[in-house]
Parts: sequence; C-alpha cells; structure tokens
Amino acid sequence: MTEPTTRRGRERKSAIVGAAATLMYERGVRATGLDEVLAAAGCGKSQLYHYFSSKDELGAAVLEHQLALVLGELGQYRPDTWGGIRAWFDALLEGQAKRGFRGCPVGALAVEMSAAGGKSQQRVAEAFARWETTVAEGLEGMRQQGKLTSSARPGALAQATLASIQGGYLLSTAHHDIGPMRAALTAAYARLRSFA
Amino acid sequence: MTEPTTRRGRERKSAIVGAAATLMYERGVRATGLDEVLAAAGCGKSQLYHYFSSKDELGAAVLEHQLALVLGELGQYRPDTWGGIRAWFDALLEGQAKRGFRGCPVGALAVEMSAAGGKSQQRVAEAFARWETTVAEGLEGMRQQGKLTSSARPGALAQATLASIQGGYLLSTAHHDIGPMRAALTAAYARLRSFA
DNA sequence: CGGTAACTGTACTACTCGGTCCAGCATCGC
DNA sequence: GCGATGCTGGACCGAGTAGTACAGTTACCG
Repeated sequence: MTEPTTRRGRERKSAIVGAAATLMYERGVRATGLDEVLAAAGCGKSQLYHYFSSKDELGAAVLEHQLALVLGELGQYRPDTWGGIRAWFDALLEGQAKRGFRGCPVGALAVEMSAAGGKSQQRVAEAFARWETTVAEGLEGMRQQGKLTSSARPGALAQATLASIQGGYLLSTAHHDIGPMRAALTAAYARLRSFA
Repeated sequence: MTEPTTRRGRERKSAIVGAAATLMYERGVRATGLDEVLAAAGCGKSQLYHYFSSKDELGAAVLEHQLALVLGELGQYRPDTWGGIRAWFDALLEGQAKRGFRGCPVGALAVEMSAAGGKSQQRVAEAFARWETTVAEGLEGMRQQGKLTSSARPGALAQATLASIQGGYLLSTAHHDIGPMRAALTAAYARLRSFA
C-alpha cells in the first residue's frame, strides 16, 4: 500500500516479498500462510499491512519479483543468436534440477492465480505477455539478420517456445526428473531451427 | 475408504467425485471446500467420509476421474495415424475454448498436487506416465508402420508433445485466448511430422 | 535536539475449513 | 417381517487464517 521511504523500510518490504516468493513457489499461493511468511521474514504483521493492502497484493508483488528473476536470467544471454538460445535452455534445465524440480518460478504461481480470476488473472496474463514479447523480440532480430526465414512468425514461435518451457517444467516437476523437460526443450529448439 | 455395494451408494459416490472434479478444476484443489462439494452433490458430510478417508483421497479419485476423461477422449481417435493426431489436437483446442479457457482437466490439478508432495505427487506422476505411455504407443505403432523414421524416439516425442499440450493449456488459460495453445499444438505437430 | 512521520510488535477478532460423531433411515438376505 | 448392514443428515469441534487495533519505537529533518 505505502511505499517505504527509509532504508530500513525498503529492506523489510524486500525481505517480506523474498520470503513470500520462496514459500509460495514451494508450497503454492493459497497453501502459504501470512504468519509463515512473516516468521521467515522475521517481522510482524503490521509491516505486511503497512506495505500491502491484502494477501492478493502481496501475491502480485511476488509475481513481479519472480518475473524479474526469469527475465533477468534470460537477459544474461543473447536471445537473438542460436548459441544464446541454446545456452538459455541449458540454464533453465540446470535451474530446474538445482531448485529440486519445483517448476517454473512464474508458471507455478500462474496456474493458481489464473484460476482465482479477477485482477490476479490479469496480472498473470500481463506477466506472460512480457516474457513472450522478450522472446519474440529476439526472434524478430534473428529474422531481420536473416538467421530465420521471412516466413517465420516470431510471435507465434515465441508462444510455442514458452509453451514447451512451461509444459516441460510441469512434467519435470510431476516426475521429479529432468528428462521430460529436456525432451520438451530439444523439441522447441528443433522447431526454431526448422526456420533457419 | 469403503466401496459402495448398493446402486444408491455408487450413484452417491459418483456424484461426489463429479461435483468435486468440476469445482476443483474451476477453482483449484485447495480453494475448493468440502462443504461446497457436498452442497453441489446434494448430500451430507458423512457420505464423503463413508467413501473417502480424507480430502486427499477425494483428490486422488478426482485425478483418476479427470485422467479417464482425457484418455477417453484420446481413445476416440487413432493416435497411430497423422489424421488421428491432428483430429485429437483439434478436439483439445475446441474443448479448451468450450470450457472457458480453464486449462487441462488433469494439468490444472497436477501443479497444486505436485507441490503438495507425498502421495499426491506420486499419483500425479503416475497419471502423466499413463498419458505419456498411451501417446508413445501410438507413435511406436507409426514407427513400425514406417510412418515415422526409425531414428524417432517415441518416448521422448510423447513427452515433448505432452509438454506442448500442457504449456499450451497454461498460456491459453492465462491469456483467455486460444492463440497460444494453437501455436503450441502446431509446433508439436510439425515436430512429429519432421520424423515422417 | 525535538517533533513528526514512518515503522514495528503483538494481542485479538471473526471466520473458514477439514474432520468427527451419533442418531436415524433405507436396503437386502433369510 | 426382521435383523444386520450399508447409507444419510447435520450438528459440532479444534486448528488455522486473513485482517485489525493500538501502543510503542526508530529514523529523518529542520
């Protein structure tokens, strides 16, 4: 609700969002109690309601936080080169295994928040739109550089790629095995290469 | 817990699972209260605990119910022919739109249940394994008929296909738009055709 | 250094939800 | 018909949860 003005305030708010992000990612949004979040963040309830008007708004901040994480990682690579895409895919696989097969930091929240309807669903749609746009821009760059045929549709390709990523995460999480995600990303990469 | 022996008993149990399936699919597992389920099924709490020992077991029955739905639909087509696969994909798209972009009947539950851990997660893994096997068997048939090259790996292809389906559902649900799912399934089909 | 506003801890409330219990009703073999 | 068993309704309980109230502390600014 209120934006923090002091250094301490900013740190507290950030700690709350961080703790909430971890717990909601691991257990799910609805399964995470505010008391747990506060205990993990090491502060009381008044702070939470000083900065957020409801659990819903905290969820929105968490979604934003997780999206920034994902886009930040993507930003470390060149999504307009074949090597960059490949490296990004490898990083996704490694991250999923390292985090214990808990799924996509954004996608895991997305399913629950989409079902909730209302503003939550709208926020999820926007988050994915930003992710899709980032990927599509990379593909558009490749098309202009002649690395992709002019018949390639960056928007649709970006959506199909993201779908493979999300589906790969989902199956990998269900099986607690990286295999399905690797198969999904291999297929996604081959699909992109077919337009080279 | 107890299996019903009379006709009335079977109908009641079936009504409970059906109502729970609808509600859990629409709102999520944890967001669905037992009282809501019972109200929708038109019976009291003692029935539920006469047939199920916990909400968790009810969830397992719902998952089974939804998987049967999905496999039943798949069974209407010939998953070892190009036309059959195409028709199946079209049916998936149509179903998603018709049900109001609520996602995959199985996948929507899967995310929440996987995060819950324990037996729930195991059951989800098994459900997807059965789905994957069914698709893989179709592809294996195609390979033996020479419709797919011998280098094609039915298991991995089935996983990649399912990943595209799940990811397509997820994005389509987030955007409330069939476009992303269509893009995902188009890519999945093209990937399969590349082994023709 | 002093006042103001931001920040913080915690007790409390109102409510929801999973699960239990028990008394009563239907059903079916004999 | 009649007992045994399966089925049914709903009141009840305890745990947990989102959100509030309020009094006290800390940090910034002139």
